[in-house]
Amino acid sequence: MQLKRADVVTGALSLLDTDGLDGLTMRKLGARLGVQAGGIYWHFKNKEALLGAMADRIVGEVTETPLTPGPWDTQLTEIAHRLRRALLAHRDGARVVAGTYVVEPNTVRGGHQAARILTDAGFPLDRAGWVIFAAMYYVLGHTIEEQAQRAAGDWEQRGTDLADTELHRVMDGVIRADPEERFAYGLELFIDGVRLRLAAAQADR
Amino acid sequence: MQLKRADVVTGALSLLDTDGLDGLTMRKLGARLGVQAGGIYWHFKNKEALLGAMADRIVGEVTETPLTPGPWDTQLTEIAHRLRRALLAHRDGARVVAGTYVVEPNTVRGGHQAARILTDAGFPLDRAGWVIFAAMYYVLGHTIEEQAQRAAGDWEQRGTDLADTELHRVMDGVIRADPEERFAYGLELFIDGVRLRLAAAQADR
DNA sequence: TAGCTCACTTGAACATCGTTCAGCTTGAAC
DNA sequence: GTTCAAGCTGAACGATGTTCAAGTGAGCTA
Repeated sequence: MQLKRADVVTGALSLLDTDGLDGLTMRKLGARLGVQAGGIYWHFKNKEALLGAMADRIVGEVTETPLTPGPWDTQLTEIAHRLRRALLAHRDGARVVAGTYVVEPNTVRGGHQAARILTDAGFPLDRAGWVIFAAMYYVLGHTIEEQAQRAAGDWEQRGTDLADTELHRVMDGVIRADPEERFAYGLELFIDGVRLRLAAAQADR
Repeated sequence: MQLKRADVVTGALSLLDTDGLDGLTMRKLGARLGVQAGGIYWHFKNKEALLGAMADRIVGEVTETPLTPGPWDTQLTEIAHRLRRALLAHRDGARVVAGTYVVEPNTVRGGHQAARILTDAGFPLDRAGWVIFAAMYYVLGHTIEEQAQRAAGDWEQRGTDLADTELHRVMDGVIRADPEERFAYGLELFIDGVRLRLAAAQADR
């Protein structure tokens, strides 16, 4: 049984989960697939292309199951949470997706679907795209850092010399908070802003 | 004249500007500094530590000149714009900073300064940190993509098969827009959300 | 069944990368 | 003028992404 393009992506994601993005080498991937490293290049032009396909697979999870009908704000919130979960589903998933960004089919499709929710709610078409991309930046940034819990350890060992200062309390409040709650909070800030603009736009006509 | 730690950072940033993050190798940096590659390891434990120092230097630009006094929202907006400009000031600057994230002294200092603006305005301390980090994610995400104009080219060559569709108009509106205007728009959405929360918090007492 | 074709894989090589380290140099302190 | 450590050399090591001529083997055709 020979390898198919999709099999390579599946194997790469499995290797990503066990070894992380830095441990994802062509030789190790080849070994997992029962193939020499060079053989992968028949399926993908280079590693970047493979990472792009992996990113697309990860993001594809978001648009897989249809959204439950409802008002635009809960739908948008749901999409954002789905994206976060999809990124968290694989080790270093956020970094993989952020490294390639846009243009992969599933990213474009998801972005379009999200933009449509806004335009259906009466949001102007051109600004809808801006909103969606801005939200995507937030989700990616938040999840990248969420997956680099390394920061927490770094902070611990520095916290000693300024314990009980205001700075220390602020940083602690960020690092020790429940990531999901923190994520939801920032997202709501954003959506509140959108709601304001939407109300203003509807008042204009 | 021997090298100082700061000289290495300066040389590395200069090499970053000409060759980009992928072209930033220890050997090339050594050549620019008139030193063998191995010599750099006397000043920095490894490349990651050097990148951390570079990130700190880049971010340091933000807190260099004091903020003009004024209401919290214009001050926060100013900080965000300063951060974006600081990241844009060096090629791949956003990627460098995003790769190390937090904990560098200047990042912590800047984050604290920004949080202070919020608490002075009456925002609760613990949520202030959340807001600042959320905003930072947005700025970093936006600027990373801004510096990867590659996306624009990729989109061009794919746009042909779906010209004049709604999807195409949305993506075009994002990619062809003035980056600064788009950045300011997303930032305002966010700050509007903060304003709402602040008003609610003040109504509570 | 024999042969052919082409999708797929091998195996070895190449350039380049980050990193290490024993030893050399050099500037300043005594 | 000696000492000594900070700063650097030069060569090596292992690992990485990538290339490519040569091999392999299913599955179609005659």
